[in-house]
Amino acid sequence: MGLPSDRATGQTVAMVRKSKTALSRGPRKAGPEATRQKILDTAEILFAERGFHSVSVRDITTAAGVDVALINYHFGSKQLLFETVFMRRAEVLNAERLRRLEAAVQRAKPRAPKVEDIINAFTHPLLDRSARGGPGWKAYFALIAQVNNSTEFGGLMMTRYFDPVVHAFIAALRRAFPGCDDRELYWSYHFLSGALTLTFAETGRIDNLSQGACRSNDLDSVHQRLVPYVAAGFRALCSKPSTTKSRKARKPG
Amino acid sequence: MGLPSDRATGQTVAMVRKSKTALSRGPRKAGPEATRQKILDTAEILFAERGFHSVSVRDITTAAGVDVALINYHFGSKQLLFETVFMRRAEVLNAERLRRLEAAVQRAKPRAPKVEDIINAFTHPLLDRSARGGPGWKAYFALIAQVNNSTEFGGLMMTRYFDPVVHAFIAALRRAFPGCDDRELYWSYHFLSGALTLTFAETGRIDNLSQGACRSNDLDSVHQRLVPYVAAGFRALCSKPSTTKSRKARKPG
DNA sequence: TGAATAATTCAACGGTCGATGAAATCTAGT
DNA sequence: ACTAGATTTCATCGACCGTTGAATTATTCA
Repeated sequence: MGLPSDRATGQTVAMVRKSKTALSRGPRKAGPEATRQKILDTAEILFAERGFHSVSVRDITTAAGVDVALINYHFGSKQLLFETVFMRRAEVLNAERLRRLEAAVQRAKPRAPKVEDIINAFTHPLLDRSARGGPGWKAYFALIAQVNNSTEFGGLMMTRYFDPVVHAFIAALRRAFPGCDDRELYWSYHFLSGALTLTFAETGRIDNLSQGACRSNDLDSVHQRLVPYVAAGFRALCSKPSTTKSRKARKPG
Repeated sequence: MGLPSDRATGQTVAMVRKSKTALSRGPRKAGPEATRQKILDTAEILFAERGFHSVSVRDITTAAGVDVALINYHFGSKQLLFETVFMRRAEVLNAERLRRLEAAVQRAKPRAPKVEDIINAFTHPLLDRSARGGPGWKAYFALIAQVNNSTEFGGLMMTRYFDPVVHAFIAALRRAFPGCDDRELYWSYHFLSGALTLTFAETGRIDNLSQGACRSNDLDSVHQRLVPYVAAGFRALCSKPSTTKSRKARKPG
């Protein structure tokens, strides 16, 4: 079930200026591509551990064992390095999520898939890699957790890279809950997103709270519970009420 | 339903060194306590907007209209200022949450309160203040959202200041789900915490996603849905199964 | 092999960071 | 009013920030 190492795409700033070498030849010795990857891997971990602003370019280059100037040479700036880290793994994730969603749809035809299956297609590609994809993937999701709960520039990248696949899932859920008001679907997704995001962070807070009964890094246990929990939440909000009951009348508090 | 302004407690570093004036006299003109509060209010907003590391002490003192040295004079350091901001509003929150929980327990006696009532006692004091407590409270919860999803030093303060009240709620939920495995309760709380936390952040991402159908800052709408959503999730995980069904057999993915 | 270009190294730029010691101002108690 | 202490101001410290131009080395291609 384990996943192999990363597959990196993306363009070097140096490549854009003039490219001829790195792409056209095989991985001979070490080369600039190795440097690029080493910087990306190191930055990914440090950004995930301490956040964008509390990691300096010298922290990264020192840990990676390369010169300070190479970040600006290969990526243009610290911020562009961050964006490269962010998008590097996004595509492969989105591809598998959509593939799994499509598979669930085909499997259930001509009916709509079960809510659990839709949610699982959405969460499994992420949680499985965080659990078994190696430290790079683990760091990446910790990064996502930080970005998702902030209003900083990273948030724009969340929408840019992940919203399309979210729309696909909302569409599938809409078919699973015919007649449901869209707002119920969106808010239900919002809660799912929050629960999933906090899981990625692996803060260890639940470990203390439960005195060891739960472990933040046991993502299989979390996933096993997240799916039915969220599915029940979706059904509570999105199931078409048989009678027109006034939802607005019930105010909490 | 609106809430009055903050009530601030906490000790000035200067007070600790030698205190005589500020505490014993009434609010004469402006005084050092006004300076302290102005710094706290400003720091709260800036930290919430941009995070701890991307806000400088000069950003804070400039925005507050005071000298740079006053942060170190009144709070000792930038980090201690942050901790003061963090704990300033924690006590009043915890007090009301426990009060509401106790009220729900008394109301339901001799039975356990409904899950919805327990969850509401947990969430309402927070969401109500974020919605109607003024910009200070709003900023505070945005700060909580950042801290809760990171492993930085702020995380320790989360456990220190909020875990006691969480334990009280877990205990109440345990009585509502007799025979339930504790791990189900803790993970269910974990999902609640994530959903609540992302709501505080008010990233506006759901606004884009839903093309305006949902608004991040409409916290009443969120709350109205959060409670039944989470209650359904709790019931899905924590309701005592009538037969001993092997939960471990069902693996997602 | 020699010329051209890519990649890396080195040194340094101007700015900003958090923090602090000393001086100045204000306030409280007598 | 005088003094002691609390508060504020001011100037500045050393350290680190992201970035860059120039020099150097490595690689590619004719």
